[in-house]
Amino acid sequence: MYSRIYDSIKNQLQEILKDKHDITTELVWSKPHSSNLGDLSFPLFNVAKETSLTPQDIGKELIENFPMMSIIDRSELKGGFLNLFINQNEFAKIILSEIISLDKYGKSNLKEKKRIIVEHTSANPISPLHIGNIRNSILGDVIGRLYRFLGAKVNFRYYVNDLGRQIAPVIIGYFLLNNDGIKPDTKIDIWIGKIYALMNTFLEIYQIKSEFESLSLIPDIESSSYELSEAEIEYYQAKLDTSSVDQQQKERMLKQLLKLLRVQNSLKEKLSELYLQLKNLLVLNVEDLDDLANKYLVGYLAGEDKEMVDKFRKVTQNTLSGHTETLNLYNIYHDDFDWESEVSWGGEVGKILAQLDKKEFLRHDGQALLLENDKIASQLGFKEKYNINYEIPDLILVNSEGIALYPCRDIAYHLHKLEKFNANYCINVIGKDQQLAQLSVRTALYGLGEHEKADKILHYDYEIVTLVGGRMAGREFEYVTCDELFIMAKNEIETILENRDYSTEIKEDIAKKVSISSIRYSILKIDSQKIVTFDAKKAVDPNENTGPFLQYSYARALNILQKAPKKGIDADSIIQSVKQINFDIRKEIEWKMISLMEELPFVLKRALTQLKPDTVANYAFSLASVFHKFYDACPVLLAKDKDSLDTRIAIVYSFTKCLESLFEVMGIDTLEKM
RNA sequence: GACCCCGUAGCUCAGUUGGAUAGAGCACCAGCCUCCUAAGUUGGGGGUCGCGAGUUCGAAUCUCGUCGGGGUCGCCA
Repeated sequence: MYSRIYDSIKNQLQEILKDKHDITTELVWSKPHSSNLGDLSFPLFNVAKETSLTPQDIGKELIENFPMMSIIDRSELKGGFLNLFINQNEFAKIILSEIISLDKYGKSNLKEKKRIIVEHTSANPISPLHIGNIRNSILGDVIGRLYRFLGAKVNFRYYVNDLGRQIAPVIIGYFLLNNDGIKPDTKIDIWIGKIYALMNTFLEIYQIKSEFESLSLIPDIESSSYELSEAEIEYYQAKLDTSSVDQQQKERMLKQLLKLLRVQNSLKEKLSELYLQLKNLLVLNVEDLDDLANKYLVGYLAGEDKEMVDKFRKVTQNTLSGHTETLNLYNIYHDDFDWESEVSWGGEVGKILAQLDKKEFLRHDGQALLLENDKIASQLGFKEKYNINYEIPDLILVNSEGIALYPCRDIAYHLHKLEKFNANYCINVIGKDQQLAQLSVRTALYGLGEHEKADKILHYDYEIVTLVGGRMAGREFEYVTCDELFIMAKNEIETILENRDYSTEIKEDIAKKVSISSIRYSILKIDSQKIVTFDAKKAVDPNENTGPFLQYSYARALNILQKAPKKGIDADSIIQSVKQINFDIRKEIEWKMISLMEELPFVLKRALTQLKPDTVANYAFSLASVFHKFYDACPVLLAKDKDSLDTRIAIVYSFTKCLESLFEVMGIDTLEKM
């Protein structure tokens, strides 16, 4: 609960206590549950304890001494609490005048803007965005929007992870199809996502078969290297049983076989035509997919083979164009894209490793290099600073083949990321499972002597989104894409719109905006630390979602203001001269509206300092909910007299201003009608 | 074994520096459009806040322990 007015009352009371008793205990106030306990309430127990007086005595003293302000009607002592009853009309005048006079209520316009980088989405650039990715995007987007609304200059960055091992097979598959004249039959990123799922499965099948081959287990069954049959599985299973392979490996291989069979069959069913085309092309053109994929990746990593670079870029750029299209549909925009490959080509990684090694922060194990997190953190004050009192595990930076892994490039990237935008802070929206990797980026920067930079980096972590059946797996084509989700939501909304008397264009606009708000809100409202189990039916049901509820409250409010002239009411001039209004609050729900609207700026500030965008969503819901109740209980245009009419018009208009601010932060579109 | 997160109504979740009688939505039951858009609203039932201690005038909230679920912890990104 937040209130500037209540805070100032608190401060006055605090002054009295300081004068009389030299008290250090901080007074706190809260809004009582029931209106007959007043509008704000101070528990006096702690103060009583420090003065060794009773709460009653302290209360009496406070009542006797504080200057009666016009904002307070009366006071009451009850059960150790000092309860104050507010002059609600006075309060309304102050707050509503303020809301109405401001361009955007709750917005900060600082002259010297903080510069903030928000890195978000950074999805696998070989498959379309799915519901798991969009949680990242929406959280990142809203955090950035919050910063911007509260006066920061925000730079949205997308880090393109284009050096993953899983990418090379996709490139191979993409160009096999392309050269064979097979064209994409869907949106490009979805097309590439299909190739990814197929190629990855073909590769894994190839690999497990090679593994059996190396054990001299070769079934006498006609088959390709890229396909598994039931008969082969039976053969492998039987042979494994009698082989000398150790138990653990047996189990692993068997498990992998069964998984691959399941995935293969499911892909065969889902992507039947493409499955066959790609498999046949592989059989014809590629003898050893594993080897070829490695050659591709090595070629791209070096960055010198122009043709190879073009191939990788073509595919990943295509995917990204699909991502961008989807993100824009969801009201999400990036300013810059950073390529992991460019970090690699920059040659920074080698220097960083050398430097860390020189300072003896790397542990060698054969060719492998491990970052000694705990050593760095203990020696350089990192643990004290971040209050870590356990042993931080090492992180592997270079594998035993001497290949630098992802975290190396992440360290190099962060070394320059802040400079690229001259940022005060950098927020990385990255899943919770990356906790150690993200922590290691900062310890590594400490190890390099870049304390200041490390301290500017914040890992904003969030929990995964799971499907009802299990995790989402891009490799298995097991996901609901954001595009699909949007269509599903839109269809639901369109059935509601059927009996509305709007033009097709307007219906289309409403359906789009409501769908997006519905999805955005449903993700936003959940605490980032909670695992979301995604249920498509619920996600798409307008009755379950609050996005439409918010937009509807806005449309209703606007409708009142628009209808006013027809009833001979000049709403505009009432609003213009809000300071002249003789406020007359008659119902508790009117007071609730006003008291809740006062909290908005504080809700936003707190959401930012705590990085909890869900609190904005939940506040918006409370406000809209109170408005709907107000709407039913308090007819505005039929108000019985001028004072009541003016009061209610001011409330309705202020409410629209509140929602406009909240919508801007949440990335939800306003609608004039629904 | 170490560390991080979660556990509140049948389901999904709020619950703010510890405050008075723990709240919504969905689902279920019963109402409200001659009145600003019923994507709304009114009422009802439904709770051992995982469990156990501790601190406190006061604990869903803080501390410790414990149970259950998820995640991370040397060769994925």
